[in-house]
Amino acid sequence: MSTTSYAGNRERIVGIAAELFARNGYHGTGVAELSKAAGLGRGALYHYIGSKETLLYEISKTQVDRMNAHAETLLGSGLETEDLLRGMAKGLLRNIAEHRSEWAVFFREYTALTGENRDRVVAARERYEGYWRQALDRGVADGVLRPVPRLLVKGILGMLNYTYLWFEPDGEVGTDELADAFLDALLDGIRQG
Amino acid sequence: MSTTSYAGNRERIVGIAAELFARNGYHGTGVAELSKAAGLGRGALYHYIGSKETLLYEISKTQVDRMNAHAETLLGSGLETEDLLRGMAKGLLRNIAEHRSEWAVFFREYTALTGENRDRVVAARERYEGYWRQALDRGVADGVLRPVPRLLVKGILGMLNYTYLWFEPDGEVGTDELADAFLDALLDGIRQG
DNA sequence: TTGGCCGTGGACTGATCGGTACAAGGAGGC
DNA sequence: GCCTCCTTGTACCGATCAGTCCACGGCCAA
Repeated sequence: MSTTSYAGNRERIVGIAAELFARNGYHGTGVAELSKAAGLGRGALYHYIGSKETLLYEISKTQVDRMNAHAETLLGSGLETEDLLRGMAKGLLRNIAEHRSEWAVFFREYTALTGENRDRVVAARERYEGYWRQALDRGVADGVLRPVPRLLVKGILGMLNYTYLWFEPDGEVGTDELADAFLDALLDGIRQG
Repeated sequence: MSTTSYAGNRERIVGIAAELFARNGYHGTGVAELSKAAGLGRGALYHYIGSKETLLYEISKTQVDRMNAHAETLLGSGLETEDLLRGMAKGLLRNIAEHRSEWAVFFREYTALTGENRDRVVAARERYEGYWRQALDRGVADGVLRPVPRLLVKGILGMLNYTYLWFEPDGEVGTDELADAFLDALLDGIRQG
């Protein structure tokens, strides 16, 4: 069966690792714990993973790569500014909600990466920020947005990223709804009248 | 001299621990590393700290307590809504900028706390969120703000908290300026016209 | 000078760390 | 039946983990 194929097992292990790293931290999770959760001996586990750090790298990189691809698609699709911003926000929140453990690991534990692994994840993260900056710049150029301080990009991303900590996937507010609520506030403000 | 008093040494060690925990993670920092950085043997180190977790607890709790005290003062001072919000934001950003390591530890590593230590830190964090909710509710009651989804509080805090990751204390933008820029966007929106 | 005590370093504990080596198990092709 | 190769568990590596214990040193009071 496919779930016991090499690739399938690998994927399964990455998922388990994401949950454990999210719960107990990267350094706080031992390979023994990992292999037990995967139902494998330590030797068998290492048959699938190159190293513990590889797991961390893959967990982090996969998600941010996905968001970069999503942002590229939207930026290339000729959407009008407001729809572009709302679309990017929805894509991010949806992904975070679907992969909360992975994002928790990404945000909390990327500093545990070393050398090239770390560089690549940081670079990918910066690329994503650049896409948001592009979207805002385009809105300013179009006259849809007023000129806005560059650092606001960080604020917006903070607002969105932080959801990994508290969003409840089965709560009464869905990701699209939440993204719209955030963008309503951001576009038109919360001041009365 | 006072810097070599028991209390002084203790404080010094907490500060060093904050830096190391911020850089290498709580579980990623050994007591050996800690004692070396403090210029003490392991025995001497334990003369000052109860345990490694105590350090983590103190680093985290101190800062959030300080912010709670600050928020309580402002909420009790009869400030008008806009000034209240701007004041709370400035207080938070100032504190984050001044204690970046501590806040990094607080945000990333609080999950490493156990038992009561964790409960207390989580409770303090929730209390702080409650103060922001109060401030917004007051603004809505006054008619200064339009009714706003409850979850926006999380968004605002995300925007502000996230600064621990990127704010440059010696950069060209100061904390007050940044807080105002965030609140400008939040109060009046970034849409043109 | 003596006595007490705080501060200190380092040896030591048992457990766990990430990772490797290797031989046995098991299924499929011939 | 035999051979091969993927998968597996276990034993083992040196290093490090958090924390304890204790004896020595230096300082101060009497």
